[in-house]
Amino acid sequence: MFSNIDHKAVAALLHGQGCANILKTVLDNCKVSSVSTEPLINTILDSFSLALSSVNSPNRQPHHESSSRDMAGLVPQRSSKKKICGVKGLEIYRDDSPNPRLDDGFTWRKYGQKTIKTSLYQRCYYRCAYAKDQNCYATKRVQMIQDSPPVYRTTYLGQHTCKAFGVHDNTYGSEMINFDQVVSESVMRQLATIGEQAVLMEDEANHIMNQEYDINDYLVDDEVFWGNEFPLFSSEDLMLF
DNA sequence: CGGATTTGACCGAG
DNA sequence: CTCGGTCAAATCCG
Repeated sequence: MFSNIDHKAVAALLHGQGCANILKTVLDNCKVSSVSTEPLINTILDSFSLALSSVNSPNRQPHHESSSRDMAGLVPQRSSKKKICGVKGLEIYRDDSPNPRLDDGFTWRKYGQKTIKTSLYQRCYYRCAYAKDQNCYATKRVQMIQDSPPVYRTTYLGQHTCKAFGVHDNTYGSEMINFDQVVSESVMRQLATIGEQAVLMEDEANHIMNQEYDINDYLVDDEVFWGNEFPLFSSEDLMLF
């Protein structure tokens, strides 16, 4: 059996393999002109980086050794991401993480910060950087809920209507939230792994969605993956380090 | 200098 | 009135 680290490394490698297969399909279909392959390439590279990090440095967060890109979306930082509720078409997700997501696939702009009475720490308010350009009204709130060690709660609100996500492809830990699709988190996360095609071209997305079924053969089950990473916590618990 | 962040003021809900 | 969320001017930073 694999050790915890080996399991992660294998998962990362297999994930990279799956993305490489997608990339191959894209290239075979001559979609290069209309679909950016860069996210896929980056995902593949990140997967290898994660795998190497897992092997070389089992006690460290892999992204600390990432050579080039922000691996926040790739490293296993996920703790509990909950869909809290869905009201009037607005679905709210919460992510309690030891580190706030610096790169969750979207570009955010901070527009406020408040001290919350019920909390010792301030809450930061972010909205999509393309709020005006593309009438994207997605927002998120990040609040530290514990200082030492730091734990942040990120709450996503609203619906991303911009086409900005996927530029920084987020693989395992993807926080890509597609608010108006009723799909499982695992599907959404895998959808994020295939980059921006899913948003840019619906038909293409459907095509790749079908391919994802094949990718599932390669991907390690999400809960198993994260469960191994954080075996002590259920999905309902806060992630405390 | 332009874009991003900070921070006090303002507003609406309860 | 209190509190959370947003606005917008001031400030910071590359």
